[in-house]
Amino acid sequence: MSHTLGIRQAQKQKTRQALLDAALQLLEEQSLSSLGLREVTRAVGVAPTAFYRHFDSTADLGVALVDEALGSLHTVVSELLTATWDSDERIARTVELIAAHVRAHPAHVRFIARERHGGVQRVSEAIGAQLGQFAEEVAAALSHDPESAGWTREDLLMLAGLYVDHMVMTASVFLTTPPEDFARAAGLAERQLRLVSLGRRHWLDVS
Amino acid sequence: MSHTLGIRQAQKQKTRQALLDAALQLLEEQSLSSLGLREVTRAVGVAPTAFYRHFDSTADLGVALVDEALGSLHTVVSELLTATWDSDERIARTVELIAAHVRAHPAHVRFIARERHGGVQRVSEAIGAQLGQFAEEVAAALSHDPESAGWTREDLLMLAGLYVDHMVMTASVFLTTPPEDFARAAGLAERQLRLVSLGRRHWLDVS
DNA sequence: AAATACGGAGAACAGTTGTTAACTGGATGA
DNA sequence: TCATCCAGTTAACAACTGTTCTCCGTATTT
Repeated sequence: MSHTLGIRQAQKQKTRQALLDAALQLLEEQSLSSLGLREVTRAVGVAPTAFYRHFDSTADLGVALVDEALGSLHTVVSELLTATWDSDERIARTVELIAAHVRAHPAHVRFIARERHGGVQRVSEAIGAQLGQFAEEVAAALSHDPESAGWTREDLLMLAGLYVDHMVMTASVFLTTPPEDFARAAGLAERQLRLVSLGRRHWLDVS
Repeated sequence: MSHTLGIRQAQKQKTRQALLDAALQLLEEQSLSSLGLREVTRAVGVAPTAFYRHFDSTADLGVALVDEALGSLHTVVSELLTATWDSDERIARTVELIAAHVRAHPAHVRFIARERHGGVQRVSEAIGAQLGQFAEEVAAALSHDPESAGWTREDLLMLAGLYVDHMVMTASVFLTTPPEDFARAAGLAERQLRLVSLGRRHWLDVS
């Protein structure tokens, strides 16, 4: 359906991606609200005015980065949802997947963690919306699990939110953990997940 | 022990506090890494150079803000630790205390949530260190609870970390929740805490 | 082959930034 | 009372910012 796009549009997308990449790198040591458009174009080696051919503002670029970063995360979440929940091996595998994702895309993870509560409204809203959607997908997957029998939709969403928040939290912990402590951090995350799973298993117990 | 400090030091502390207050207000709509020193002095109505009499840089000011913000939070945590954990009324009271704190100091809460993973290293490190200390205090309090019999120190810290992270998370949720949805948000946080408490209660069960 | 569309360059603008140096005037301590 | 201290001021600096307008060269379309 998509014929090979002309050399013109190709070049455009190429510089656009270069701008996104440069911005992502610059954002490793600062927040989006202090990122200047000239700073980005300088890093790419392009005139400042060229920026406007692709984005209205750095906030606009930020929203594009959200899509890019959470798009790749979406892949990870989908993988996790294809399998049954709650066994210990499953938990270990989940944490391992998160760690692998952080290793593969550290800048993306840092960007999401940083701008989730950051100073640019449109961007933090975009992140919140996408994470909320993740939670809904997780809740939907959870509802197909036999262990979720008797759960209200509200409670399923509550649990899903806990899982999503824990995922982001764990990813950001991995970011600031030196490699020699990776195992310790992974073990911690696994035990936390195990505790939540225990709570889930006894959620409907009569007190 | 502290004699009434001279009118000179008094004035100094007064402007220093004015700088902190102005900065905190400006930070409601941006991140610390984009906060300019002139911006702050302008808001206070003082010459830009006066800034240097109090702080080396805006990063320095940020660290001072961390102490101020987490100092007031320390009060809240202490209150929570004076009582036994885990009963449903206790959970409700905990969430209510968090909500009250957010109502009383919204700017402080926003600052902590925003800069916890923010672009100024010294500040995010300071926040991380203080939250880690909170977790240790919580773990110490938990260890005095009969329900913690048989728990390793490592597992207690794991649980305490979960509680602290959930507290920060809940506070930041309250920040972005319109007043009419306060009850819903509170109910959600309570159910999450209840699930964690259930997991805690069954942590040592034989599987 | 000619006309158009368009990504990018260049120059200029008014306004901002952090930092320096030398200065002022009132509180402080002998 | 007089010399000292020091929080805050004034002025100036080079460097930087976002944005506008005008222009260029080439891929695209007719």
